[in-house]
Amino acid sequence: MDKLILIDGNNIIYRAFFAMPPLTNTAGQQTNAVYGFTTMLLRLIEEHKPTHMIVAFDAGKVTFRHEGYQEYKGGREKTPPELSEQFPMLKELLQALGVPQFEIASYEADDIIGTISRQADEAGRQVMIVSGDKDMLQLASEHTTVALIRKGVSEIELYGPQQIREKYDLTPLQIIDLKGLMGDASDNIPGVPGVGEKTALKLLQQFGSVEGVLAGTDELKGKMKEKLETHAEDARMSKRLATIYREVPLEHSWEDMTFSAIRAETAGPALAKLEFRSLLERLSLSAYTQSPEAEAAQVEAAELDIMLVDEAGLKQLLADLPEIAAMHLETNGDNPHRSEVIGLGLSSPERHYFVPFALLLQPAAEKLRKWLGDEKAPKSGYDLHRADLALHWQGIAFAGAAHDVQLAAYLLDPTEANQNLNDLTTKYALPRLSPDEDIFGKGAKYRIPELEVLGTHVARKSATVLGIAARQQQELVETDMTGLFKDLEMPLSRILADMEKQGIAANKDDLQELGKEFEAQIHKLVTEIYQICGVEFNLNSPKQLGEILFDKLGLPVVKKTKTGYSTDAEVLEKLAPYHAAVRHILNYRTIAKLQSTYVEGLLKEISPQTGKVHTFYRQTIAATGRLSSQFPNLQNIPIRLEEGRKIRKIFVPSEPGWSILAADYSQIELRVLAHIADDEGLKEAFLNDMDIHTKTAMDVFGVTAEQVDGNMRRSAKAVNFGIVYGISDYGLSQNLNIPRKEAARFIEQYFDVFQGVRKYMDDIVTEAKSNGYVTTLLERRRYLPEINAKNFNLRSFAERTAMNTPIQGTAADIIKLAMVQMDKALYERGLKSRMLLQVHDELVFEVPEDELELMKSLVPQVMEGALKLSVPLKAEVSFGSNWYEAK
DNA sequence: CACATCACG
DNA sequence: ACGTACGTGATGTGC
Repeated sequence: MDKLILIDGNNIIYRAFFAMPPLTNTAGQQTNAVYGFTTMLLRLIEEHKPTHMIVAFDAGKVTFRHEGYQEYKGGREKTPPELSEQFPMLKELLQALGVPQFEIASYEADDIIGTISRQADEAGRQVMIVSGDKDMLQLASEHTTVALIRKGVSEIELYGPQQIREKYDLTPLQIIDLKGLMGDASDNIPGVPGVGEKTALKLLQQFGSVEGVLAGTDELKGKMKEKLETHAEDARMSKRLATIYREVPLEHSWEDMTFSAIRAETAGPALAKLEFRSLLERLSLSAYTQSPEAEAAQVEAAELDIMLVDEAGLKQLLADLPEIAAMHLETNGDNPHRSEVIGLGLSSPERHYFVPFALLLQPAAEKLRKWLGDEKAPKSGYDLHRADLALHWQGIAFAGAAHDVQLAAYLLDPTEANQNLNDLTTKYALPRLSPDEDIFGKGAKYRIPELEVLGTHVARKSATVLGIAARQQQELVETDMTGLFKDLEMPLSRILADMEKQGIAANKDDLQELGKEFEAQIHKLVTEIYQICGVEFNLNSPKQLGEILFDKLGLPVVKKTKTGYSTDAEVLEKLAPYHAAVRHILNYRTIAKLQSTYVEGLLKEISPQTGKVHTFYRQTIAATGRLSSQFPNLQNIPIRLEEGRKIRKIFVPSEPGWSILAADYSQIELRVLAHIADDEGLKEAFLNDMDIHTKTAMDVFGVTAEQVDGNMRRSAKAVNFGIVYGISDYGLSQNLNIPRKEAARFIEQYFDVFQGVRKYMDDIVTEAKSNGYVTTLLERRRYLPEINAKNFNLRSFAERTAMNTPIQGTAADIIKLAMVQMDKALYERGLKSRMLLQVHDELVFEVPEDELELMKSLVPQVMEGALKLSVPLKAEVSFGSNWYEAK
C-alpha cells in the first residue's frame, strides 16, 4: 500500500533550530537545525516506511495572502542568519538523501501540502502530514493523518478526525473557525480581541462556525457581543487567512514524489560533509566518515573528465575548441589592471581542460590565443570583463563574451550580487566548489597550489559556468530581462573594458605640485589648531578630537555616534561660533581629505607604463543599476568646492592638441520622474525647458517667477531632491534645517501641485508590496523583501527605496544606453575620439582637434536620443584642455 | 575588520 | 510612537 508523507519544511527547520543546541561543524557553520530536521526525518522513514515523500518550502516572502492583508506574518523576528545559512545545507542534504522538495513561487509550504493532500485524498491514498503547526489539523481526513511535532522535534502526536474530535470536539474544518476567532500572534492574524481558545471553543460548540457566531450575536450579551460585532470583519479576514489554500497550480505527478530508499553513495558524503557522525552510524554509513582534508579531496574527485593540458596535450584541446562554450580565467588580486594570470579553465559539455598561463604564452598556444580574441567564438564565463583586462595587460586580446554568469546573476537579483561561483552552485544545485581560500590560502598565506589541485579547481569553475548559464537564460526570459542582458549589459561590459584599458592621462608633476600646496596649508592649520587648543593630538582621530572639543574645551555635544561624540562637518559647523579652533579644524578636514585621498591616492594609481589612471568599473554592485568605480574611484573627484575642483586640472588628453569633452544630462532623474509619474505640471516644465527648481518654487509657494528668491529656490531644490529619494518630512527637515511640521507642509503643498507624482509614489509602493519588487523602464528589477515588514524602520526604508529605485535605475539605464549607442557611433563614423569616463549622468571623452566640432553636437544628440520619453532629455556639453576646464 | 568621515551623482 | 533622506568608494583610527 502506497504511503505519502508531506513535510512542512520551513516549520520543521524553525522548530529544530530553536530546539537544538548550537551544533557547529569544523568549518564553524552552525548545523543544528539541519541535524534536528534530519533526525526527525530518519525517524519518520524508519517508523512509517513511506513510498512517497516530499518536503515543501515557502517560496518568496510575499504570498497571495499579503494581497488582502499586508500585515500577514508581520511582526515576526527576522530569520537569524545562523538559521538562514542552514536552508541551503538542508536542501542540498535532502537532495542527497533522495527526498523530493517542492517550492512554488508566492505560495507557502502549507498551501502546497494542502493541495497535494486534497489530490491524494480524492485518489484515496494514505497521507501523513508532518508539521508543528496546529493549523494543519484542518487537513485531517479519513485517509489523512496529521503528525504534530512537539517538544522541539522529539515527539510526534498523530491526529485523525477522531483524535481532533476527542481533543477539541471539533471537525477538522472547524479548526479554521477556531483560528478565525482566536487569531494567531505568530502570523499576525488578529482574530477577535479577548477571545482565546476557551471562548472560541465555547462559541463554536454553540454556533458551529465564524459565520454562525457572527450571525448569532443577538443571542449573546455584554462585552462579548460588542467585541464580536465590532470585530466581525477581523474575524472573517482571520478565517480567510487561516484557510489553507488547496488549489495551488502544481505540475508535479505522483511519480515526482517517489521516495525509494536512502542511497549510500550520495547520502554518505553529504552527511559526512556536515559531520553528522552519529547519523552516519545509524545508517551504517560510517565508511563515509572523513577528515576535512579527505573531504576536500572527495570534492575534487567528482567524475568530471578534466585534462591538465601540457604542450603535448594542446593538440587535443585545439581539436576540441569548437565545442568549448565556457571558460574561467583564474587571476589573483582585486585590481584586474594589476592581476597576474594563473591559468585558464575551459569547458565543453563533454570535457574540461586546464591550461597553465605559462603554456598559454607559448608559441604552440597561438590558436588558443586566437580563439580567446575571436568575437565569433562565443564564451560564457564568470566576470569576463575582469578576464578581458587581465589578459589585455599580458598582451592577449579577448573578445566574444556571450554570457557572463556574474552579470546575469546581478540582473536576476542585484542586491544578492557578487554571488561568487560557489554561492551560485547552491542556487542551482550544482556540485559545490572548494572555496578559493582552501585552495590558495588567504592574505599573506596566498600561494598557488600544485598543478593537479589548481587545474582541477579551475576546470571545475568553467564546468560550473557551463551548468549555470543555460539556467540563467531561462530565468532571464521569465523575468523579461533578456533584452536588458543581451542588448545592454553584455555589450556595455566590453565597452567598459575598452574605456578602462584606454585610461585617462594624468599629469603627475602638477599633482605633486598641488600636493605641496596642500602640505603647506595643512602644516599651517595644524600648528594653529594645536596652539589654540593648547595641546597636540591626532587631528585625524575623531575620538581624540571629540575629547578635546567636548571634555577639555567644554563645547556643547550636538550629536553622538554609537561609539562616542560625533565630530562630523554638520556638528563642527554648529560649533564654529563657539570656538576659534573649529573653523580651522573644518578647513583642515577639507585639505587633509584632498591630500590623502586625491593627491596621494591618485599618485599611487598613475600607471608607470602608460602615465594614465585606469579605473575599474563594477557593473554588478549598485542595487539600482548604476556603475561603481574602483582603484581609483573616478566617480567622486571633487567639484563642489574650488580647492578640490583643482584636482580636475590634472586629468588631461593623452595626445597633444586634443581636448577633454564632457557632457552631462540635465536633471535626468526629475525628467525620468516626469515621464514615469506622467505628471502634467512636471512634464510641462520640462517641455518648456524651465528651470525646474524655480518652477517648483513658483508652484509650491504660489508666486511668479520674479517673486522666487534665493531661499525659496533652495527650499524647492531640496524638496525635489527629497522627492527623488523617496520623501519624508523628517529627511527634508534635516536637510533644510527647519521644523518637521514645516517640512511636512512643503511636501503637502508639493503633492497638491504635482498630483501625478503623488499618485506615482502611492502606486509604486502598492506595486512593490504586491509584487515584492520594483522595475525600471528597461525592466531592471530590484526585490524589496522588507516592504511588508512590521518594523517601521525596515518598512519605511523599503518604501523609499521603492520610490527611488525606478527613478535612479531608469536614469542608469538611459546613460548605459547612451554609452552603447555612442560606442557604435564612434565606430561607425571611424572617429578617433574616445569615451573615457562615466560619472552617473556625465560622459567624458578625449577628442582630437578636427573632431571637436562634430563631437560637440554628436555627443549630446546621442545622449538625448538614447531613450524616447514623454519629456525631452537634455545633455549639456563643454570642453577644455583638461577636465577642470570642461565645465 | 568595524567605524567615522567625506568625496561624488 | 516609530526615527531616515537614494546610490557609491577611499581613507585613517583603533579594537
